[in-house]
Amino acid sequence: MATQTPDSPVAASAARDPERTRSEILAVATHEFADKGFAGARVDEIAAKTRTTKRMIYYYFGGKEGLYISVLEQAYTGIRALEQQVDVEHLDPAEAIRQLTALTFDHHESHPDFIRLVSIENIHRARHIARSEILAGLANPALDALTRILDRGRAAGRFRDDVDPIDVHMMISAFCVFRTANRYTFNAIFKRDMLDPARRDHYRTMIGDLVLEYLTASG
Amino acid sequence: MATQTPDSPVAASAARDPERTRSEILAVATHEFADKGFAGARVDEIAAKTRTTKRMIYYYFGGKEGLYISVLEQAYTGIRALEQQVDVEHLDPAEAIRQLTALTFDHHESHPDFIRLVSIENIHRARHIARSEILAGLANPALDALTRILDRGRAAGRFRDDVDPIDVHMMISAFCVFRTANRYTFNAIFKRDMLDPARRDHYRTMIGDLVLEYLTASG
DNA sequence: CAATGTATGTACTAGATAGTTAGTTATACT
DNA sequence: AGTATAACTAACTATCTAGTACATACATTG
Repeated sequence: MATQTPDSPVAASAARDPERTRSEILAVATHEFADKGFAGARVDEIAAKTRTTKRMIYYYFGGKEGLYISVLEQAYTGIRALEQQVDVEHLDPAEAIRQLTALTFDHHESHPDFIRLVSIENIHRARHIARSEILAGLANPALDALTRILDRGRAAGRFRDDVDPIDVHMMISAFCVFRTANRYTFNAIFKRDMLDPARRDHYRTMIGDLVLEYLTASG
Repeated sequence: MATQTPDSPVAASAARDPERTRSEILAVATHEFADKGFAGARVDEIAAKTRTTKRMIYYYFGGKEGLYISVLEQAYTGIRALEQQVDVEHLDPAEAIRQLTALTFDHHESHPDFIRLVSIENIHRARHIARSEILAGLANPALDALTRILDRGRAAGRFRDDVDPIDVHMMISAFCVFRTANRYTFNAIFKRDMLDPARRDHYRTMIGDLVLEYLTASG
């Protein structure tokens, strides 16, 4: 009785839910590609981990590469939506930099799959990102925020004036990405887990100090 | 006449040169793995690009994974040999930091294959490095040099004293690795090639400033 | 120079893998 | 109710790929 009421309005549930099918494939694929890379991931395995079949991957995404590109698109846009929430406009410039840095730090730490996808896409020389219309012109809200903060800091004579927003963003990213992306080889060689919770605050402060000392130096 | 003199002492040349066969396979494999990752690289293609056959890969390296591990071992030990050449002992500590930073910068820039192999190995969670006896206890000479420099700088009251050599090494690596490893996605999104020769000096100075400002700050 | 092990090449195979064919079932619309 | 279409399934296939069996040439050494 409780099985399949055809007219039940919400509980079309299990069968026939294109939205769910699509998003479930994407979610599983995100994890699989992040875990094993594009060549290492297996279409059959992705399908097996969903409640649908391989055919649906081809139905919705065209193929392995189409699926991978969709994964990248979703990951990047999801991240950007999160970054939109930066609200550091009315803070003291130095404090704003500190918060933006901490935000990037937290963000990268809590999205290892995204960091891994970025690494993987760099191995592919960003070939797929280039092919995606969505990702081609994807601005970075964190960069906009940063630009305004730097302008204010410079106007107030607090920051050095030979500073470029993209460069500052690069410094912050470099540190935060390295900590997550190179965790394993770094630990293998230096016997130090950069993601050890005991060292989290230390590194979180460190990257803030690093950037601020540079910005407030004479230049 | 010039073909195959069996007693010619050096020119056993083309045929029968195990040393050359082995090293040629390694060289080609290094490039292929760095280019396409472990799963993406093809044993047949590696073999085709050497003057020998696939059979020799299995003869000398046991299999694809054995070959990959050998590639990592060779790459890491080659790099370490280069790092040994750091001679910054008798310099002013600040100047020594600058030189060490520049050395890392130059090094990473001129060894993209190595950087790619490191990225790839991180995707594999350093599984293969862990399995290699050679790489397990591979110290980092750059780190030793750094430790002594920091000690001297601290003793002279020039560097902050809450500083840890591994952390400083991490800062330097983060920047230099990021610049090479994330070149493609960074360029795709920010339209800036971090390896543009026109910006090389700028970044080379920047990482030196960054580290030194941090080290000489109050702490 | 015989013999023994090292080095090398050719041809093959079993299994994996991306992608497809040919359909069936549910749902929305008229 | 009838029908068009979107969503879905199961089974199949061509090809690729890591790895191997087998045969053989070369070199070293007693």
